[in-house]
Amino acid sequence: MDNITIARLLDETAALLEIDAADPFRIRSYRRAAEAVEQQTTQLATLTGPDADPKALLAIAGIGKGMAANIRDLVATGSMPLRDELLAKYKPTMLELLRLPGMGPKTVALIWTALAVGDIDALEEAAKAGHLSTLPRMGEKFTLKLLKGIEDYRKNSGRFRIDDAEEHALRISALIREFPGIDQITPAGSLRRGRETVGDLDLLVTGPACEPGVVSAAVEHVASLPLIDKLLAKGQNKVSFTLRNNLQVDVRLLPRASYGAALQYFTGSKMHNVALRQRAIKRGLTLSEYALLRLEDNVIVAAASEEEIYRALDLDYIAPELRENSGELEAAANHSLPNLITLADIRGDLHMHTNATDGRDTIRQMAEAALARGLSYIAITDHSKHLAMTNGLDDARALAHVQRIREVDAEMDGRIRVLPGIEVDILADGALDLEDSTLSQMDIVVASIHSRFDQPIEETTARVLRAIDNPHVRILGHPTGRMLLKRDAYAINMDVVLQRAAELGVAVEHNAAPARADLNDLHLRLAKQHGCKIVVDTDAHATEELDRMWFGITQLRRAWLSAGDVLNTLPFDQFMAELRPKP
DNA sequence: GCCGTTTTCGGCCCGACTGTTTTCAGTCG
Repeated sequence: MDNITIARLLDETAALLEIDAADPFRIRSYRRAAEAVEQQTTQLATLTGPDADPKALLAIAGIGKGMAANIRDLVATGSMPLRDELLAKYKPTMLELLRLPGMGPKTVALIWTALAVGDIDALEEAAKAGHLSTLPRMGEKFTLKLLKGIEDYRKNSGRFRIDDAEEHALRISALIREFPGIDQITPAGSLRRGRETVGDLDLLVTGPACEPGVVSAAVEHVASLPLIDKLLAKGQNKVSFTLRNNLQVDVRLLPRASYGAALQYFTGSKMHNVALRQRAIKRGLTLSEYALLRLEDNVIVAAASEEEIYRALDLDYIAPELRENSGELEAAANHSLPNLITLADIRGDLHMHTNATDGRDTIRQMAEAALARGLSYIAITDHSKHLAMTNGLDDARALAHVQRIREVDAEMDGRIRVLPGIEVDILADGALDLEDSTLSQMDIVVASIHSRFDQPIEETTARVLRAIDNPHVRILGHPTGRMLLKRDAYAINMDVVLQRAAELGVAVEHNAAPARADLNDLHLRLAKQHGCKIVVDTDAHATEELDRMWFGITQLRRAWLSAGDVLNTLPFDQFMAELRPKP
C-alpha cells in the first residue's frame, strides 16, 4: 500500500468520525496524520515490517502510538478496526455527500438517521419529494440550494489548473478595480501558495473604499459583476460567487490596517494557520484575519504586513509556497529555511520546439525570445520520428536540423547559446527511435515517453531504465508521464528511476508546463534526496510559452529547493560540465 | 489522537455567513 492510499484511508476515517460526531480533536489528528503521511518521501509500508525500526513512524510529526498502529494495520490488512467499525455503521457513499454545498457532517448524519438517505441519488430523490422539509433547519430555500448543488457537482467536481485560475483572477481583478478607492487586489489561497490546481479563487481587496463604514458600496459593486453566474453569499465584507465554468470565487474587502493579517490568513494553508495560531497562544497572543493581538489587553502587536506578523511570533518570513505545515514553522524558528530558488536564478531552458515539428515559431524567434527573457543558453529539442502526429524528425531531417541550429547559434553572436538537441521517443522496448550516430551530433538529448498510462508499473519502469542506459541520453524528459488532472502519478516506480538517473548522471526534467508538471513536489524532494541533477524547462511550442517558467519555479519552491539544487541555474560552461559527459 | 520551556494530563484556532432561528447551530474557509 502506498502513502497516497494510506493518507486517503486516514482522511476517510476522519470524515466518518465527523459524521459519527466524535471528538473534534481526535478527528483533527486523523486529518493531520493523513497530511503528514502524504508528504513523506519514503514509503511507509517499508517502515512497518517486523524488522523495521518501530521508532521510524513515531518520528513523523502528527503520528503517535495509536496512529502508528493504525498505519501498520492498514499496510498489513488493507483496513483498520476503527474504519471497519464506522463502515459497518455508515455507507461509504456518505463521504461524497460531504462535498455538496451546505452538507456538513451533522446534516449527513441527520438525513441518514431520519430518512436512511446515504448517497447522492437518494438525497436528490428525497429533496424533490419534499422529505427534507420535515427536518429541522431545512426549509424550501435549503432544498433548492441543495438540488442546484447536486446538479453542479455532477457537472463539474474538478479542480482548476493554476494557470487557468490565474487568468480568471486577472480578469476579475480588472473588473473590481473599476470601482473608485480600490488600491490592491491580491490572489490568496492555494493560487498564492502555488498549488498545481486550485479548488476556488480567493481575492483579497483593500483600499480606501474597503474601510469600515464605506465598504458596503464596494461590496455591492463586486456582487453585481457581470461575469457572476451564481451569487453564493454576500456579507459585510465578503462576496462569494461562481463563474459559468463553476469556478468559485471568494472576494474579501478589508481595511488597509489589517492587510497583512488578512493576507496571511487567506493564504493558508489551513493547517499552517492552525499551527501558527497555536504558536501565538503559547506566546499570550491571538491571531485572526484582522490582527495579531495581545490576549491580556487586546493591544495590536502586528497587522499591516505578513513580515511583522511572522516576526512577532519569533519566526523568519515564510514564503507562501512553504505554508503547508510540513516543518516550515520549525525551520523558520531556528533560521534554517532554505534560500528558495527564484525565476531570476534560471539561466537556460533545455526543452523547446520549433516549426520544424509541432511548434509555431522558428529557431531564431525562439532564441530571440529567450534572450529577451534574460536567458543565456537554450536547447532546441524538436520531436523525433516516432511521434508521427507532430511531424517528427527522422535521422536525415534531424541531422539537417542540427545544421540550422548551429547556424542560428553563430548568428546570435554569443549573446545567447543555442544548442542542437532532440526530444527522442522511448519505444515500447526501451530503445530510442533514432540512430546513435544521429544522437551523437546533439548536445542535448531528452528522452521522453509519450504514452504509458495503460501499462503495468514494472514494464514502464523497465522501459525507462533501459532508455536512460543509452549513453547519449542527457535528460530524462516527462519522467512520470503524468498529465495533470488526469493524473496517475504512480504509473511508474519513480524511486527506482530517480535513483538510477542519479547513478548515471542523467538529469531529470521538471517540466514547467502546467498541463504536464511531471514531477510533483514529492518527486522533486525525492530527486534531491537521491542526488539527481534537476533541470526545469518550459517545453515551449511558441515564444510566449517561455513565460511559463514561473510555474515550474513555483513548484520547485514548494519542494523547498534552492538555486543550488537546479542545474540550469549554472552559467553555460559549468552547466555543460555538470551534464552527463558525451560518449 | 497528539503533544510537552504550562511534559504524562489537559489542553487543542478564529471569525463570517446562512437559514430559520426569536438566540443559534451548522457550515465554510
